[in-house]
Amino acid sequence: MSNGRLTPVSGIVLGLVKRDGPCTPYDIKAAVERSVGAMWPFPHSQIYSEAARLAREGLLSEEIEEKGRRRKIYRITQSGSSALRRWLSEPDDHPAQVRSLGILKLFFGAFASTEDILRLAQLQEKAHKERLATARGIEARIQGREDLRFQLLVLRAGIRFDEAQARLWSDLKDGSR
Amino acid sequence: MSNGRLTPVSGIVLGLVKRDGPCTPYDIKAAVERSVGAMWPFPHSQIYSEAARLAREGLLSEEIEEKGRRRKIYRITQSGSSALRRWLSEPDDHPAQVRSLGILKLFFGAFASTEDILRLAQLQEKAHKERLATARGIEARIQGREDLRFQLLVLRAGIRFDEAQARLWSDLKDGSR
DNA sequence: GGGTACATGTAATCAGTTACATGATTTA
DNA sequence: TAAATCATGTAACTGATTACATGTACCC
Repeated sequence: MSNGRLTPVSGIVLGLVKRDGPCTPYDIKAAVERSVGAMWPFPHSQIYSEAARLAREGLLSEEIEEKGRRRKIYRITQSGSSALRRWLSEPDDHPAQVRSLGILKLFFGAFASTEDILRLAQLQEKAHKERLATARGIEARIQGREDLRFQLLVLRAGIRFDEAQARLWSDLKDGSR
Repeated sequence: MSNGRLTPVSGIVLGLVKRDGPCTPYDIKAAVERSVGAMWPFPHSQIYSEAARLAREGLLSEEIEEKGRRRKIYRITQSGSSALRRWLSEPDDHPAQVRSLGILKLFFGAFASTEDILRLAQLQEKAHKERLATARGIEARIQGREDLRFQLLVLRAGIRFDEAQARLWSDLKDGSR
């Protein structure tokens, strides 16, 4: 907004442009998918509006390609960098939320049929195992890279989470026999 | 919405009214706090608008107290019950999201100062340990209750999650010495 | 009877989603 | 050159948040 506060999505966009250098919206979209997309997904349309907003506030600079498709290229500005640093330094005492429609529905499992629960468990286990597979692939690629130390930490936390989730749904299936 | 689909918050409100019987908005608010509030928080104002919406669509019935403060009392209707069942039976193949500003900022830790990270770790560890304490209290109260079997499952998943998070932040503090 | 916590709501705003639309590149 | 995929955006809508406002009950 026109005041100084950054939303989580602002932080993500700003942070990724800072990390990756000059970016088109599409580059940002791809970077989101490869990084925080699993924990904080949002539609690509928001990248366009968010980047435009950040540019309006002077946190990103916007350059338009001369030739070809005249895409917009964003760079982080001085004031963008300090806004990012300020955002990162704001303390957060709210614990993490686990947003899962699956778990929400499991909570109300008493009102659902056993078949529905089992199907849910099936799908959820599969989804978490798939995400695990890609995360482990990324882990193999980036481990040891000291410059990506924090990204690796977050990735590994996600891996442990997906393992726990996959186990939860798998146990649920076994338990109902 | 005027079409039939339920948002997560619709499902929560409908499910809790189904579970607890006739409710005022405040009762619902309290029930959310004691149940899914940790994983799917939302402001109390939304309960008023959501319940009104569900009543407009005939999924809840709305009665106004005759005496005293003329509060609204909601009950689930036949069609509310079947909408809930339908919602529960819709398959969900999207894996859970971990929405945490703390982890998000940790991801960009390379652009923050060590002190900021340590303070963040401190606050996050504390927040998760507090939530753990209340969750364990609830666990002690409801374990063994066969009618709350699913709620207990979800609660325990949450406990394991908070343990993992507390450990993550605690390790981070140790690791940086 | 005055303060404090509990309880109930409304209004305005905005972030985020959905749906649509189309241009540019690659590949078969 | 047609199809498919990659890339780029806009418009409309609405769920969700913030901020405000006030009423009621209890307790000191």
